[in-house]
Amino acid sequence: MSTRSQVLELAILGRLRESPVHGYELRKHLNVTLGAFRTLSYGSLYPALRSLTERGLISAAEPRSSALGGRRARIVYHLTDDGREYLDSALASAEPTSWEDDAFDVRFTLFGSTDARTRLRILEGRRARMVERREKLRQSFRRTSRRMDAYTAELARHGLEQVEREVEWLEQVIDTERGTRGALDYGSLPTREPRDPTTSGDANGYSAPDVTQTKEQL
Amino acid sequence: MSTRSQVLELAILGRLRESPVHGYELRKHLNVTLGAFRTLSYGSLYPALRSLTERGLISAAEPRSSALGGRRARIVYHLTDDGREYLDSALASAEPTSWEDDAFDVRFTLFGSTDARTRLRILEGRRARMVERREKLRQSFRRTSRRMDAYTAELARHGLEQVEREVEWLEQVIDTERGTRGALDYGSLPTREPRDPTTSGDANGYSAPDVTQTKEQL
DNA sequence: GCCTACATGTAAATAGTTACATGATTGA
DNA sequence: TCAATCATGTAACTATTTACATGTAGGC
Repeated sequence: MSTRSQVLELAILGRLRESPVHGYELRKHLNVTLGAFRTLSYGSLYPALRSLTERGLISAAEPRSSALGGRRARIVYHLTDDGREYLDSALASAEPTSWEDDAFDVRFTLFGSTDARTRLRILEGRRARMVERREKLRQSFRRTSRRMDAYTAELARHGLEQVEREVEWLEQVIDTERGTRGALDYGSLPTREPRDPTTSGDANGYSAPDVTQTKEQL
Repeated sequence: MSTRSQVLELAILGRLRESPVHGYELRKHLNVTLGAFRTLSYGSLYPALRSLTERGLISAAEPRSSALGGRRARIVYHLTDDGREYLDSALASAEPTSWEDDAFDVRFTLFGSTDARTRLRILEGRRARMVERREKLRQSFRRTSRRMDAYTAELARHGLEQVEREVEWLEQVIDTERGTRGALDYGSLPTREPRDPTTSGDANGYSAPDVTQTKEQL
């Protein structure tokens, strides 16, 4: 059982691996990267930070107020050695909880700090899960579609389609992982409708960024 | 705020409009049609049924046990007049809560009992919501994509694509709605007898699918 | 002068799940 | 006979959100 708060903890530790941050900014970051729309409330974030601090995985640094002017003192959190150790072992695991709905996104986001074999195992686990879901949907759709009214059927069809696309996406990512064996280039992933390259130019064509160096440490 | 339980209530009443059912089967039905994967637990369902009963919107009929053999007595719930009235007014509304994530699916499922104008307003509200989300994602993607590592960016790109497809789907449904003005034809899908387009406003013209009958065969 | 964004936290309320209690029937 | 499915329910627990409390700084 990957409780939501465990996933949140992982996300926090993962972000803290990059650099220390304070709560307010952490929240903004998490709202952008994960969830996309799931809004992380302070009522979840701050208790999580406290819990992690109590367990010695992170540590709070009250900064010398000055320098930035008179803003309310920000409490900057950073990973402790224990925290880094804990995070590394968490990132090396590839159990079913890693490809559960919520957890998967977080794990994927942290693939930059995950070794290639673990990445592949998680991706394959996720794919198996999605295929399973797809089959279940297909079956229940075939069995019941003529007893459904048109709207219910259309919604089911659309839901099925979304899952099918999820599987296709995973397949492409897995292929890329297998092909490149570490050097990541997602610019080569086919986009559904080739977008106008003049807009935001490099949006699709980044060559492997700093990920490689982080990964090399493993 | 469409609380989850309010959405659940709507789904229950909507299903009961078709025909009376008992709790166990209601759960199965809701697990198939909505959610697709969100598992509705008894701990949610039965309290909801009790609450609806207490408010007089549904009523529980303890069936004469006989006839079916010795199974544990099933409690069959059916809509009361008050319940039908309440449901009808709920189905006639098209407020923002109708196109919130969870609520939308339920409302869409019940489009068969919703008049054409309300359907369109809900669909357009939903589309606006999705477009808004898409724009937010695009912006935050463009702003931050070069500061992200490849995996985070790829996940964001994929998320954006899913939302784009959602918008496209809505657009198609809206077109179909506009074109047919009541008679629904979602293409190759097995549909019941096409509705008479002249009776606008009340579109629930299908004969009730019989769920209880199959049980009797056992 | 007011609103928004920055910034941290807590208490109370609410929502939701899991585990349990109970028990019959069917099929392997 | 053992597991699975049918069938209803509750109590305890866990999780999550909302509202509140507090205060600064900068732009309009």
